[in-house]
Amino acid sequence: MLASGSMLPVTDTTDLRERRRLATRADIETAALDLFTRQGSDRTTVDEIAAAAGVSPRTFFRYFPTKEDAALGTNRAFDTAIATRVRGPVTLPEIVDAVAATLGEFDGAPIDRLLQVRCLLNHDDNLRRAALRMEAERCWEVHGDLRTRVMNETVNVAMRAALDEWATHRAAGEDADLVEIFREVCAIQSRMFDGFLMKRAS
Amino acid sequence: MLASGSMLPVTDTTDLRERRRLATRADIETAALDLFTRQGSDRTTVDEIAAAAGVSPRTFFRYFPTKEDAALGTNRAFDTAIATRVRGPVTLPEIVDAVAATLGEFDGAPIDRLLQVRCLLNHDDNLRRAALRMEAERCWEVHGDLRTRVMNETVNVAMRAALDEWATHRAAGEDADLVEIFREVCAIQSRMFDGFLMKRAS
DNA sequence: TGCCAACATGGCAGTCACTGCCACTAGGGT
DNA sequence: ACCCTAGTGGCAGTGACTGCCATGTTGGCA
Repeated sequence: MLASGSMLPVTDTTDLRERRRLATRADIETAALDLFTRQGSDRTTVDEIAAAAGVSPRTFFRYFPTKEDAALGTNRAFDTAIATRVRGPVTLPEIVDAVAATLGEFDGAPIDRLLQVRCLLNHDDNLRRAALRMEAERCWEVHGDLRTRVMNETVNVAMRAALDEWATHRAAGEDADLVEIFREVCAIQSRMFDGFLMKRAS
Repeated sequence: MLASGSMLPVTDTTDLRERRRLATRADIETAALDLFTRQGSDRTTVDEIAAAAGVSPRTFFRYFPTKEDAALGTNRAFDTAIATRVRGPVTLPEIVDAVAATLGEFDGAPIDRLLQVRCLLNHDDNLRRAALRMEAERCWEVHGDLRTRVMNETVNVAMRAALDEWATHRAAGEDADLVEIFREVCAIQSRMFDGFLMKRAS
């Protein structure tokens, strides 16, 4: 056979084995998402997901630490994508831009899947808990100073609320722009603090 | 024996059976807190807690839905106490006052236990996840409009950060005032939004 | 005082998430 | 043709949590 790697066109950037791994991973994710959508995550067992994906239950756990994680890949990818764009201390408008840019690079199939996941999250309590846990763990890992942490989590609240609102509207068939909604949510937060600092100066 | 109830002085406001229930509940909570502090929540089994509290494992689950919940009673009580003081739309300074008032009524043994729990939370990842879950569920139950929800969760972020900071300082032997810290955290949030609304008007 | 109903608990068996271990197979490099 | 390793499956085990039933305990009431 041909030596893979350097001379082949960069179709998928990975060697054969890795491509298989990614494929199985995707299979499991799809199966989980499908089953969760139909029966809810708490009515679905790992054995079912594994069977639907054509792997053994043991293998399932080699790809995902918990059954909930199997459905949250896209969600995690989105968070990560935003996080990598927001490094160090930044202003709120910069974050809004980062969200917009990230949304742009997710356009197409990924955005559909993200929508699907977020819709699921709005109805599936168990899954929502898991998503919250992932989010919290990410925040906890950062371990910066108080200011960094508070800013991080405050933005997270806005992002989560915006995603939920966005998913709700889209699920109802309406049109909705995530960036616009995110801006609105930030505005709500902003109004909370109107005059809060002034008061102490006077 | 005497007929309990109407003619007795209102020592504890409850009948005998309820008092026993509360006692067992307290026993379990104490046992859980103790074991978690010493070995961490993930190294502690329900059977251990139950044995330490002098009840059967089956009974344990009649009092608490998960083993983590057993240690979070005080934490929950504190949140509930604040929440009952903050009804309907309120301003941030009013919330600060509510926190101060709640802290006042927790003075003494309850505040020590709250401190113990929050210190635990800073080191025990598993327990922290559970606390986050409880918090999230409370938010999710409210189900108000977007604005209510965002405000709720934004304040929650501040409260949680303040509690962690407070616990960290107190654990290090330093003195720290929760209300003061909470105010600082709000100030951090406030500064995030400085000029955010202005920009769009100009 | 004695009986009954409701409550509180314990024990048991079962489900399910998740893990460690070992054995097997299939690719890929030499 | 040979090994070597990554990927997989199976199996047994732990531990959280639940439903069911049997037992003891308590409070009310005749």
